Amino acid sequence: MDKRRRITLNDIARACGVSRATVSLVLRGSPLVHPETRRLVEAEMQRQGYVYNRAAANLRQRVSSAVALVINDLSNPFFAEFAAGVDEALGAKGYVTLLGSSNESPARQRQVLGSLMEHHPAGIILSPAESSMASDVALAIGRHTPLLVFNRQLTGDAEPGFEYDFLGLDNRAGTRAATARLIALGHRRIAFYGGHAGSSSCRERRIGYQEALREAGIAPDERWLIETAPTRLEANAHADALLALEPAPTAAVCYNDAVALGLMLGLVRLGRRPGEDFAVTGFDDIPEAAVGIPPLTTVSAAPRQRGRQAAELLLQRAASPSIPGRSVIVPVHLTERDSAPAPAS
Amino acid sequence: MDKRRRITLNDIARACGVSRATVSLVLRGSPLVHPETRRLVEAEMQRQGYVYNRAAANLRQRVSSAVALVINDLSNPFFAEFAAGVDEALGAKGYVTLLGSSNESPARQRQVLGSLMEHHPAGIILSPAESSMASDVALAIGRHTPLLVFNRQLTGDAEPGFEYDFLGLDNRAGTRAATARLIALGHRRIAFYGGHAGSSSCRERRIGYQEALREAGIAPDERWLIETAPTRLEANAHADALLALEPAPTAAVCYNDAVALGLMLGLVRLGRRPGEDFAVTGFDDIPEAAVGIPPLTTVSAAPRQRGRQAAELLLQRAASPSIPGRSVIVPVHLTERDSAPAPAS
DNA sequence: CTGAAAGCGCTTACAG
DNA sequence: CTGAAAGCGCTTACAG
Repeated sequence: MDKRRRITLNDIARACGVSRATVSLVLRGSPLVHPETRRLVEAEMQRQGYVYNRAAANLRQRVSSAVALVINDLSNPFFAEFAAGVDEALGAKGYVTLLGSSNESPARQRQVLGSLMEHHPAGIILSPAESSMASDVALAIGRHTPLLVFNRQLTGDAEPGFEYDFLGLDNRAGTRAATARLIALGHRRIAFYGGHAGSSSCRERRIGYQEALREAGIAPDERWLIETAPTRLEANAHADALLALEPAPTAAVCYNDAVALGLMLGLVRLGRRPGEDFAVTGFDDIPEAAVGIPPLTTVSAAPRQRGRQAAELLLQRAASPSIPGRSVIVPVHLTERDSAPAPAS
Repeated sequence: MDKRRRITLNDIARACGVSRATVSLVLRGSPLVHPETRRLVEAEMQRQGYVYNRAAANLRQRVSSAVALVINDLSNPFFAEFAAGVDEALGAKGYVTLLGSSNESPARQRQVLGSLMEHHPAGIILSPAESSMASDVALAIGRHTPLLVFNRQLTGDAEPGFEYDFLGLDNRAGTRAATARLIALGHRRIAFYGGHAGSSSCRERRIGYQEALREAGIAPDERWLIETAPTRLEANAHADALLALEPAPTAAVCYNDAVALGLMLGLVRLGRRPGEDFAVTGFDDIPEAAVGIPPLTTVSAAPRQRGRQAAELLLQRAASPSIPGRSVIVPVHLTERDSAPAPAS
């Protein structure tokens, strides 16, 4: 750190010939202090380049002005947008964001949570790594820090008394709408491509897909469920598994946009033309979905707005910790673009 | 906040019948304390669920364990990856990341910096909003907090005494290599597409491009310089300006990958086939460059590694503030994929 | 409207 | 090896 002593309240008080308490009142805009005194003090702070030490104030007041945000995968634009939304809303409310990224590793996530807890945040927003255990999270953050979990449910049960809010997307309705639309276009053999069946969001999205099939009188075929890690790279690599089916599907409902974009590239690599002779839908509506080639038909989840919403929910809970754990499921809607045409005659 | 009193060092000390000082020594693994006492204290901390209050410790020690990271555009994967790299490296060194995002607004940036300064970070990593003034930044953070600026130079001069480190890419060499490659493939009419001429990175990239043209005996045409905001959306919208030129260029060196991906979509919209009858190159090598359609020939900058590097540089300076402002320019290299073929005969 | 004193949860010399 | 006291930079009653 820098050697020079920092300017403190004391310096200002001494220079102005008033007490620390008076300067403190000026700082927080109290009406108690005489306008003339206020002007004097403010000028002196300006002159000396005083900068408030919020950590010291928070210590005394026993409050926190920080919220921890732990993200599983910042390189996925869906989560990057979410993070931007969280930070925006927290900043507007005077909170600062403590960032942590787990890179989808539950071990790293535990470590990151532990380190963030030492800063006694007012709350935690967690977009969990795949297959994070509720009991691990409970252990890391204890039962007194408000927690909001985003997007994926924690697996397993924590001890009773560990409560948290949940903000998720209506996964089932989303894939159901996408699948129904494909059926309406004339598709009959529709795969569900990508994601890990273990994750709550993947499970829910598969259910919506199967519901739409059954509703149309189509028997879901087990082999139409193809697992891949939820990344572009993995989705690209497994495209051949989809085309190897006999008879091959004519359409794929994908776990998310990253998977859909990867699959489309894989299809091109294998000589197919997604958007012309094969239909693909995504989930999330990340910014590049609209400007892909072809533009992606997908389920829109507005990640930046979700981030703002997550921040609101968390701060509400921090303000009244007595409310029991809530679960907010956000409606989503299908955005049609060009990647999902009718089946090639 | 929660009503219940937090467990403190005092509680542990009292429960164990030792002094606070002893518990403090246990906490920091001092060899001075008797092994038996240590075991006792540790067991008690476990039992009561004690969590260290790093803010209080930092206050007493007059140090900071936080570094502020201010990002201009988290929805650009280049910067999201950079942020992930910074957080990773800082976490490994025991620092926590204070996140702020400016959304490319200098006003918002000033506000965010001011709020982060109140947390007295050990240093600041700033990826500046477009056309941020050095004097504004100097005003917001003062002259005693180590600063590392990433990617873009600050415009204008600050008062003397305001020093900072700079980490940037070798922009000139990057676009020069891309342009030279296009020329080698047989292109003669090559545009420079996208970016704002006011930004230092755009200026440098244009220079590299013009150098390569001149070296090949091609006179750069003013009209080949087309400005757009550095986003997918804007790049897409202005594609017609490129094709309207007479005679039309056969290739475009783009300001960055976001612009290149947007331009390619715009070209498709206008009936062209990038990668077949038009050559496009990017800059950054964001993850989706490799899996675009066609895969993008681009200049690789390895943003996540740059993030780790930025964290290292900043912590070095924080450790020895006496070193004068350094400027580290990272070499980049051309990654050839399919988006830049030879000109259509 | 302003000041003197105590305290937030830690660490740091200084004794012993 | 352990304890008593002072202090980091603030805020909070309590007097006046």
